[in-house]
Amino acid sequence: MTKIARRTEKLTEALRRAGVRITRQRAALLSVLAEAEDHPEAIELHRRAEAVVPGISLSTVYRSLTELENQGVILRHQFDGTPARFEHTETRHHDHMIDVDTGEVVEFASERIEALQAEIAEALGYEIVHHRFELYVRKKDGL
Amino acid sequence: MTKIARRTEKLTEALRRAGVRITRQRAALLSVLAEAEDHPEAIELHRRAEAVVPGISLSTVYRSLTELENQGVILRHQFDGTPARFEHTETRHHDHMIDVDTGEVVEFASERIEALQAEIAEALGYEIVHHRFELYVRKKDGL
DNA sequence: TTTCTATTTAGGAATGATTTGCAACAGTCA
DNA sequence: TGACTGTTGCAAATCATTCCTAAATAGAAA
Repeated sequence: MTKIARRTEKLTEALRRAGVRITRQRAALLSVLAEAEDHPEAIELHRRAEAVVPGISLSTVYRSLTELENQGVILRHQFDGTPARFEHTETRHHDHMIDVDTGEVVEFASERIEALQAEIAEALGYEIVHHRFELYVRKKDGL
Repeated sequence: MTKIARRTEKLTEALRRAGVRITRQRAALLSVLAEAEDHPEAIELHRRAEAVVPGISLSTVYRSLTELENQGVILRHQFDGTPARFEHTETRHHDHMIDVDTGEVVEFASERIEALQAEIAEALGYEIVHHRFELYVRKKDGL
């Protein structure tokens, strides 16, 4: 069993456990998301899903993405001035750097950042529900 | 001279120096932005600007906001699932906490966060153009 | 398996924020 | 004071996303 098949299975299982119907179109989306190495937007996911379920509609993709997000199996990222991008949650937590010249998205993780933000919220009497931490960057020198 | 008048003047001066024409509508927007204590969205800014220049159009507000942003005298914040919000740059840098229950925006600053992100970008061979750091939070206990 | 029914889907129309095209208008500088 | 350009107001266009409705279907029960 490949890594992607296993990942798809885990996502599917989580939904089934939550009582969410696994339709052909949702299964397709899950597998497309499971094998995505990038951070695709809805239209691109629709394009990829059509290869599995021809005729799947864009509204279904959007509806399903919202459902999957509510179930916590995917994350929606709203980077500056671009359509939302999605990724499954079968990875450990990370934040993103966006290359402003190329649009390329690089993932990174920092425990110190995580600790620091918890500390900041705490100091002001709040608890963190979620956060967004994005670095808009440019390659040094070369370019 | 009031703090707000001084602030308005500084913003205006920055634009004039950059060769940007100060029209009635831009002047109105600048003063509205200078006296805003909150983080208003475009429609709200339009509403407030109309008190100064009746008949100013919403497109002009949007066009001007884009221009002011390009000139670096205001910042545009795109918080989750809401229209863009704006604030002038006559304050020192800070990030934002958004109360997910009330929508209230709280500002905070952390030098350690700033230092940390520069370090992270550096380590990966990038330089930071700008960043977004938003904590979506909820008041602890009492509510 | 087949039936039954609450969900889900396809497709298109609707929405909301923001941008754009264009003719009338207004800063600015000679 | 022109004249030259940039700017405005208005309406129409765009873009991403959501909503509506009748027709299709997943999955539980028989």
